[in-house]
Amino acid sequence: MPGKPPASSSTRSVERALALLAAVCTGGTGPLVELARLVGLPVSTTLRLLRTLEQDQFVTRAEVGGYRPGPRMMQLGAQALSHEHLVPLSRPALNELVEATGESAYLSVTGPGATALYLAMAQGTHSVRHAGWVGRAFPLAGSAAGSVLLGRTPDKGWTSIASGIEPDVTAVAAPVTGPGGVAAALSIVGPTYRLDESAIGRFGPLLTHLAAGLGAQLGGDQLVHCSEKPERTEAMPTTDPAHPAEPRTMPREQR
Amino acid sequence: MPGKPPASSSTRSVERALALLAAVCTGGTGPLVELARLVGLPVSTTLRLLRTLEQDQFVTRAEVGGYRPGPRMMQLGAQALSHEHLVPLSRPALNELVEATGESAYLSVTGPGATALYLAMAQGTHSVRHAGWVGRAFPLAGSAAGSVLLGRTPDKGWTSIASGIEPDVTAVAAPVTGPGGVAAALSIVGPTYRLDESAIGRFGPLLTHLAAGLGAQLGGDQLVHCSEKPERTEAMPTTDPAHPAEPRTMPREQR
DNA sequence: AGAAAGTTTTCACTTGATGGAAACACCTTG
DNA sequence: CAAGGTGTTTCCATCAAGTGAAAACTTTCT
Repeated sequence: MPGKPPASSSTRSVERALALLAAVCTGGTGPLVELARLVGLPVSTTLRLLRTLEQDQFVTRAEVGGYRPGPRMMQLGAQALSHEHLVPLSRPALNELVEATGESAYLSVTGPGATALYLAMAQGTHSVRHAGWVGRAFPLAGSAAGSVLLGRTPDKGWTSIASGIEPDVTAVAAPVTGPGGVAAALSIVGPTYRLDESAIGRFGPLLTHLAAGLGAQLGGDQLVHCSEKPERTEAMPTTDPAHPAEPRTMPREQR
Repeated sequence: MPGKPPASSSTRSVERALALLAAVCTGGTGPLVELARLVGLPVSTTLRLLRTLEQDQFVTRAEVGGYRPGPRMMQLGAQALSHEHLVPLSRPALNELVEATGESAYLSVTGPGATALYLAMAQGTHSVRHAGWVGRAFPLAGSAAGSVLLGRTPDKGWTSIASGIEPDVTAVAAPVTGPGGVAAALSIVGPTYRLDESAIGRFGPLLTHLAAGLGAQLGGDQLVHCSEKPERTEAMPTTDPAHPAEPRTMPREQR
């Protein structure tokens, strides 16, 4: 996480607009006055800023329900995520974790502020399972994934936290180590009554193994030389727009 | 697409910042002067605006490579996409299309301006296949998906365009009709030498059938009453943060 | 070492952003 | 139906926030 830029070299109106954008995208959808209250701005200022966001389609406004995220946000968000090529790479590991453990599996990276962020997930197979979602932020402190993202992984290669941030939930996590250090965390999360010491002891090494496999694909493990990038899966963004895949003998046109 | 807000009720500095954000997210990653040239702003202005974006982690700046999308963009983008619950719903249909046709399959919605946007996709199984990606925008005009999104679906329920926007590529599309009309387009795209009249004639009705199934799940077909929402798949955003899924007997805490 | 290119800072200037208040529109209740 | 409450939009005097040219600084390349 690079140092913060100096606070004085900022632009207030942009800050305010970004705060509004964040509010709309994180569930604060609704009428104008509600958003103004949420963000703490005068209504006329809020309207003007939301108008600007709407003009460029970062938000849209419906007669019923008010403001919500616009197509531009989806486009740019998807393209930003596509820069994180870890997402498709993690798909097989996430699926395997669910198959082996039955619990919900997550790929997390460091998020805004002191948070971590789910970038990809696979739902557990049990009726009673942990329900997170892609894009969700959670505290680095006190979470298993947060711990490994902060570089606090014990020598055994994985860590677990029982009833940490929330009661009755246990998480097991292992770091995905890239060339620059810990790039992401691979974790499973489930109810504590299922993820007891015995289960944790079994799943921990599996997590470490799969995380290491992911890290190896990032070029993180110099002892294992990857001769070629693996084939992209069909999950989330398949091609990095900044570095499109080979045209595969045909022009890159779409319908 | 609602009417544009009045141009005079906008905020220039916000517009500029959003243009920079879009430039960074759509591949315009690089050093400061390059972004300034790209967007057509003075360097010092560009620096200040990018500093603001960086402060709130919409972009990050590396010593090598310059600016790129930040974690905030990924979080909000993912959450904005999660509002589009069509994405997970479309997963089975996309997979079935690939299985039946071997071609790349896409779910598209209306995007910014006169564009459409890939919201989800499944890659074709052939070595020579169409290569699009989630988040990619393409013109409504001249594309099969664009046609059906614009409401121009023939009575047969599907449409196709051969060598339209690009040579040697053919697309077949059918509309996903929701309560408010055409909500999305389901399409397959592949090389014209494979998608000839015969193949198109076979795949068109399949597309219409699957698109109708999707539309029915949106409550679009009032003749088919859905008694319950289908189970969410494990693809992209599984839970709408604004309307989280039932806690499934456990607190919604994450690691 | 010098030139070129990228980055950051400075500050006089002005205009763009602001927000309170009024006007307008819609909904609910007695 | 009228009054009250709430949400939305417009207006405009004000000033401070945003600007951008230029200088200073740093890094890279030949």
